[in-house]
Amino acid sequence: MATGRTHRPATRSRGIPEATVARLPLYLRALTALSERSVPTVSSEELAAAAGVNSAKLRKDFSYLGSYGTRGVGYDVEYLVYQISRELGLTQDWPVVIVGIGNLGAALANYGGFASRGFRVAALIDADPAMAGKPVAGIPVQHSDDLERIIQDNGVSIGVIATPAGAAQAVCDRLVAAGVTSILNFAPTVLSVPDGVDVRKVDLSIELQILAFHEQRKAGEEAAAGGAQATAARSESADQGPDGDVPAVMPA
Amino acid sequence: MATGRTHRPATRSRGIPEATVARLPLYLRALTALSERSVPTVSSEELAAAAGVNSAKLRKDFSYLGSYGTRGVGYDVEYLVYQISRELGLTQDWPVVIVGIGNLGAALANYGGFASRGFRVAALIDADPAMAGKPVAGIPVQHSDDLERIIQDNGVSIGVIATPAGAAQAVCDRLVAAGVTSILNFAPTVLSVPDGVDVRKVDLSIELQILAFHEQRKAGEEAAAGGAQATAARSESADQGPDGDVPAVMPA
DNA sequence: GAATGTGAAGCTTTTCACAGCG
DNA sequence: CGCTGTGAAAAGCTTCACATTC
Repeated sequence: MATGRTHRPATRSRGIPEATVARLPLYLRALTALSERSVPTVSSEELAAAAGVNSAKLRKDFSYLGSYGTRGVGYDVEYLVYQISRELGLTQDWPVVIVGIGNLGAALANYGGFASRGFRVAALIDADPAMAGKPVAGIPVQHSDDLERIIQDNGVSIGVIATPAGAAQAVCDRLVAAGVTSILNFAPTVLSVPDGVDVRKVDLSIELQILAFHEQRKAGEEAAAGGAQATAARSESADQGPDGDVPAVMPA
Repeated sequence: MATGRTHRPATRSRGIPEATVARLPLYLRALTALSERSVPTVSSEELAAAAGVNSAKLRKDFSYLGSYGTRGVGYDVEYLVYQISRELGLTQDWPVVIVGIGNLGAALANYGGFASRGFRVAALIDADPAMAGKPVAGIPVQHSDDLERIIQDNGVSIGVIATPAGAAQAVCDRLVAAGVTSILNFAPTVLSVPDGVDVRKVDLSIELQILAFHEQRKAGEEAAAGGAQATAARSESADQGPDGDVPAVMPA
């Protein structure tokens, strides 16, 4: 049974709609790529295409940040990179701990995109004493007995849970008690956290099930369409993960 | 430049709203747990708590599937498990290929939740000849030269991309050309696909950036609240990251 | 009495379309 | 003249609250 159930006021955060926040990282990635190619400015149309959204949405999103574009010209790439980074809080350093160094935990530790954008793997933690001291991605794994101390010593406020489902809630409780206020959960479980703590989950099997749903529908339609030539007229479309709904957060 | 841009009619699928589809796997997981404990029936209130949503939403969601509950009593667990499984298309077998057997690909191959719910890892594919033949999670890795043949021989319609970002679009194109119509993308890139192909993305760094945004906001509020005792009255709240949009990760 | 199923209300998000600025 | 910024309309999702059914 769950404890502190977590509802969600669902409101926008500091004026920026949650849906917009969820897209800022996407824009940032596209802008970073342009920046690396030394492209000086970009139009909403071009940037939207690169990020996989439509241009009206992008302009509306940017309008929540301020008026950073120039009419008739577009947006200054470097300037936007900076503004979005700042808005997302990426101009500061975020020490992160990863708990559960199995296959997935190791993959995460090795993930390059981690270090690149303000995030730093401050520690790897596992419950298996045999893992202790073994380096993964160049970082020695520490035993979970020391979890609280590690969190405090490193001033960690973001924790990643990559343990088996059965251990996730207990790990979560300890992380929260030690001061972590944001959790990225890879374990297939619903976590209970007190108010003030954010949880986001990444769940492979849920994603697959959603794909299966649509896949099944396609098959059904084909059959209904009468066997042959059903394919030509089809215009299903797809976009990168529907997104849309969002996460949590907000103050009273 | 993107090619076949992918918009998305965004409409509900066969009468069931997208947001509801995204929650069905959550309900299914909670129901499966109840089923294993031989609980015969459950109320919307209880099930909602277990799934981390509110009960009105859950009832509305179920209403799209039909009237499967009994007033005054609740829902029959076994029956609901079956109905949701069927709706999601999990009563059939879905052969899946994983392309890119690095850290992450291996983690995915070993992921148990995979096999459990109708999904079967039909093949592991990697571009590195040195990997060929090596078993991962008991399945021998095959070279990507054979990708098309593997897809066709196994009747695969769902592909998982766990390659580095640079290789993702090319892999995606080959998968689609070979007949795959649903793709789960872990590479941090926007994929272009023709209409009729679904893409969902899972992106670690995007999730972290969203957490950082909220984390930063909390810090700002605390300061604004005047240093001390700001914590007590706070009622932040959080719920399990809503899924919805998503995005990418990658191996070395 | 208890709990579902659902119209209707309220929000949020997306899209449209165009005025306004460089 | 091109492209941003944004009111206003449309679509979608969530929550309310209660009639309905067992």
